[in-house]
Amino acid sequence: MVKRVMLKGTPTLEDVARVAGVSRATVSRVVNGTRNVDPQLQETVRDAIERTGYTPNHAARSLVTRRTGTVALIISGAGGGSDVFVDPFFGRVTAGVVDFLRTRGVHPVLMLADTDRTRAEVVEFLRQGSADGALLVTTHAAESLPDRLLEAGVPVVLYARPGQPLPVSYVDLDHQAGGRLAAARFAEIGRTRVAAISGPLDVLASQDRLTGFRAALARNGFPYVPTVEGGFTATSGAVAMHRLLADHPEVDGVFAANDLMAQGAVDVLLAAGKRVPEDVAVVGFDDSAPAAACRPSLTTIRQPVEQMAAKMAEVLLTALDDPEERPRSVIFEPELVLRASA
Amino acid sequence: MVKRVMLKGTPTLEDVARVAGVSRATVSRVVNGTRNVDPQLQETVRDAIERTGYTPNHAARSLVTRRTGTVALIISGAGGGSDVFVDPFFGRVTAGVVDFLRTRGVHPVLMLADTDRTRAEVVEFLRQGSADGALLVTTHAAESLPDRLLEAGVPVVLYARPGQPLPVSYVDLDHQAGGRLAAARFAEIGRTRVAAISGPLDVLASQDRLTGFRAALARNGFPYVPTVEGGFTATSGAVAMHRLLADHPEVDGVFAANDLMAQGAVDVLLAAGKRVPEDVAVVGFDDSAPAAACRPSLTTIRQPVEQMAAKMAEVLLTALDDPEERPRSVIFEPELVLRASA
DNA sequence: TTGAAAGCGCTAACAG
DNA sequence: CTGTTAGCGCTTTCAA
Repeated sequence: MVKRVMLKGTPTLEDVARVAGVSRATVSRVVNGTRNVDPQLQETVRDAIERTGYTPNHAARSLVTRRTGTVALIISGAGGGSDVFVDPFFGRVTAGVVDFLRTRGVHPVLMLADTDRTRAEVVEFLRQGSADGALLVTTHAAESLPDRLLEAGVPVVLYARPGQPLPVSYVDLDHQAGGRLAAARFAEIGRTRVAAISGPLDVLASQDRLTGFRAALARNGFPYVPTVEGGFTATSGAVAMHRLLADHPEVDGVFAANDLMAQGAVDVLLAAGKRVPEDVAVVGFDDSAPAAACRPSLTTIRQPVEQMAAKMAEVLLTALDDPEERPRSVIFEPELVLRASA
Repeated sequence: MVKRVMLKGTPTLEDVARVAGVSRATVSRVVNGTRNVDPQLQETVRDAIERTGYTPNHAARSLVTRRTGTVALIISGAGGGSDVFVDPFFGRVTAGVVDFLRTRGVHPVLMLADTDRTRAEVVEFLRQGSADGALLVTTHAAESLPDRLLEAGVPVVLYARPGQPLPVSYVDLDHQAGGRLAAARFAEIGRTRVAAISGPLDVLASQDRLTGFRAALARNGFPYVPTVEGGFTATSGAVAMHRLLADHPEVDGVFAANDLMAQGAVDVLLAAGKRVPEDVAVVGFDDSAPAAACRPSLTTIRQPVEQMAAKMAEVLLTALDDPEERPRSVIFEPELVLRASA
């Protein structure tokens, strides 16, 4: 057991230095493992650290190093509000980011940017140096944050390419390829009257998924795909399916731009007395929890969200280490996951 | 349009003061709105701030104020790992916390504490003063963090009461009352051969739900409730249901300790040719997304997670404002939500 | 009401 | 290899 030293407030470098009989600089060196310090002295210092119960003060340290060890994880949800977390997508992004960062000693601070006011707060937060950089998960093509953050000189990496061409790093999925995979699956099982439930069309990913899907069908000789726009929620998927069923009762295949909407669509189909997949095949997108839980389970297009999120974090940390580095883009490939619905 | 002033690095108080022709102290005062400052001067200073594009440096400020404006949101997941986020529970907690904090200008930094190492890091993080306090979401009764945090003098509020009596604030649900509500529902619909799928029994909430459920049944004259322990996942619910069905084929009611397990149980029942709720009624717990999405939709016991999480944040902020305040506990009441499964 | 000055606790040249 | 010495940018007595 070590003898504890008692002092008035929380112990500082100064205190440790005094107890160890060395200078603050030396203590700082052993704490940070920089430079060479006499092994003997190191021992003394470590001992003093333990005896005083010293912990470096984060604010003081980052005042001089200009590093905080945290990054902002900004979620610029569509509808906005904190209910974005009901969408499994954001949970997966968070998981991927946290998982990568935790081993690097970096911590994410969570921010929601859904209004002009909160967006301004986010920019202010970063300008204050409260975080070293930003991970921006935004769906809307018209999002202003990438631009503003860039202008403020904040290192930033996006999930999804920006609406406007911008010299910024991002990770993304080849959404068009995803749409093509869905189309190919319908072709494979001989569906000829397919329809689509798209995501919000101000979301680039939605546009791309639909574009890829349509293009592939066109190539197969089907020029027209009845489409209803949804809002990425199960309810919106159900509503869309109703519309589709009313306007095109002969439909035998439905591509929904995410699993939640696919789930809503399946419900409506079943309720309408259709069998899935026998009468109507359904393909979802994302391969998130509801896809496997849905009955029948969903055939879907897998988006490796966690890996993409981790990559996003990795790219940011790299950029922080080397500010001169040029923007990078990393595009992931989607994958068809076969289950029961198609 | 204001004339912009150009300087070498990021503008500091000093710069603003020089441009405005006042002292740093005065600028600080108008920035923080403290003390009385001549309205005229205020104008001048504000102008200078805008012209310089000044933003207060967060590290410098918190070095002297000893406040960071962030709190740690610590998730001490059962199995551990970042896959805790697949459980809708944690997403809901996060949503509730973020939603409350955002309007108070406080930001949560997300931390996972699943190993000894990460637990130590969490303590270190707080001791460094990287955050003003901690919100700890822990399920395990044996969690050591509350104790260690308390010992380190970190303001902390728990979600769920601590395993050991501790002078610490927490919010919780009356889980036993939840178990009783489930029992009452089975009584109401005349089920006499009910079983339970409990959560992990090292989780207090699991114990309580089961205790309440059993006690209520005992009061109704049913002394024995076949029980299988699950792990809060859909798969574990399915496995448990299999066991229950094998050992007690006559079962006509199942209480699952969360919705995910209830969902797994329903799947198995349906696959076994049972009708739900006609042959076997199922009651879940939590009222999270899968409850409504499940087919048949789940009758469940609602836990107002978002509100509880918000309350937890509120209690912490109050404690931060008044360090002398004594620990508080806030207990929420569960509620029966009637859907199709029971 | 305003300014001068003393730190907050730490790192990083720069000497020695 | 170690100590001395400047600050980092801000808030806050204390005088004026």
